Amino acid sequence: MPRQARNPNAARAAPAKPRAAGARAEILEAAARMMRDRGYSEMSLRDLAAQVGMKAGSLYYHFASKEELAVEVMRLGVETVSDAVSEALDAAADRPARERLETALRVHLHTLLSASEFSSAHIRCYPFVPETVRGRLVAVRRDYDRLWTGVIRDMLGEDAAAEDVRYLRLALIGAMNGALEWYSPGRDDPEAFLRALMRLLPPGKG
Amino acid sequence: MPRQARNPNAARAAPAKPRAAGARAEILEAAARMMRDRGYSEMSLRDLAAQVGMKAGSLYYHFASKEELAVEVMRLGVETVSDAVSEALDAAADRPARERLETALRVHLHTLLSASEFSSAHIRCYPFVPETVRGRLVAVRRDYDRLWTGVIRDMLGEDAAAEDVRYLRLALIGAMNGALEWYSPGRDDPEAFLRALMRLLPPGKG
DNA sequence: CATTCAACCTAACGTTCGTTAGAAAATCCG
DNA sequence: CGGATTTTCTAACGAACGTTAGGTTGAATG
Repeated sequence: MPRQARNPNAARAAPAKPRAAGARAEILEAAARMMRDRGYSEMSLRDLAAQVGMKAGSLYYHFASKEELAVEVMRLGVETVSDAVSEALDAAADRPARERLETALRVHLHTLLSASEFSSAHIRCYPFVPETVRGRLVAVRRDYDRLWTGVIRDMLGEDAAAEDVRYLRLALIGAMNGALEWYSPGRDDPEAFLRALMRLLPPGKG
Repeated sequence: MPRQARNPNAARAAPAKPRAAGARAEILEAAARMMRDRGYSEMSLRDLAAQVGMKAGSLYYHFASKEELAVEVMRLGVETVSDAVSEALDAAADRPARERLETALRVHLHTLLSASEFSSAHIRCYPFVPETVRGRLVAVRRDYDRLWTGVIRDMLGEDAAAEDVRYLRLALIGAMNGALEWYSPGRDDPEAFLRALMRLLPPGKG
């Protein structure tokens, strides 16, 4: 069997590490899909290497260890959804708080269900990944949480109890992330789920 | 090193399988804790056996395989929370629908967070357990879903769209199960989380 | 006391895993 | 083209895994 074709349209402007970036990105993508579908410890480096046309040992030219690879995948997952939500919130900066929250929910859900296998891999694998991996993700995760705390506090009003803001955030994020376990592209409509979710929320103060 | 002491106060009334039931229950409990804390594939049968004072091979006297053991643990998990919620709903059969839903939420949450390591193991491990294991749990899981569908339909009214009932159920269950990932016994108060959740729900029709 | 049988142990089998060292191939540069 | 550098492969290491076959123990039974 011949080797798998390399992705021909990759960034060529990097003089420092010329060609490794393409293979590295390809490995990360395959790893994200595998982590999302099978889980972290069920992802074999031999299988992963085969999916990108390599042998297991060759992965170690691009990553120091399996844990390092997982950290990179999951960090990309948080940053992807965080950037998407942040950008959408900036674009809706002058809208009412309730509408901004709906936007955040929509972007978060769409990123998890359709846009980014990194984000879904992060959500599904985080609970059972080695603690050394989780430890290196607390910072990005905290930043993302702060994003939500802001939107929700805006909607509940400045005098809302911190406990209420926190529990509403956890309830909403939990409801969204849970969709990863039941969502079926043919059967389900994310927009309908979002409407059902929005119907629960109070009118808002902004 | 001497063997670990057996649990002396176990049911003695079973003449068919005299003494294996005690050890079997002990194995199931330790397995549930291990699955909840580390995950299915991170649960080593050697470690599990050591926790109940056995060697790995001895487990095969009580269970045919690791998958069979996991099925038993998770099935107990569904049945535990299902029985608890069902019983609570029966006891509140004459209460308004919204109050009955609150009761169901409270019992479900308490079972996951405090009462049953089988239930929490089921929720945390189900996504990444082998498909042969998941297949043997669909029946009990469907029964439990029907319980929730009933309560939520009662609250939304008989003419509520099935899609709305379904998505509200999935949102609520997702929010509750997500608590397994953030709940910290000292920091968090399940009742406060429940109040924040109930504040979202409509007044109800019953 | 002899026998039976439940319950556990010992010891290993074959497989797969993450990881590594060094050789080989591919690519780039002058 | 030739040498240097980047990238991949080969081959193996040691460890851990689920599982199994057959032996050992101790208590109950007739």
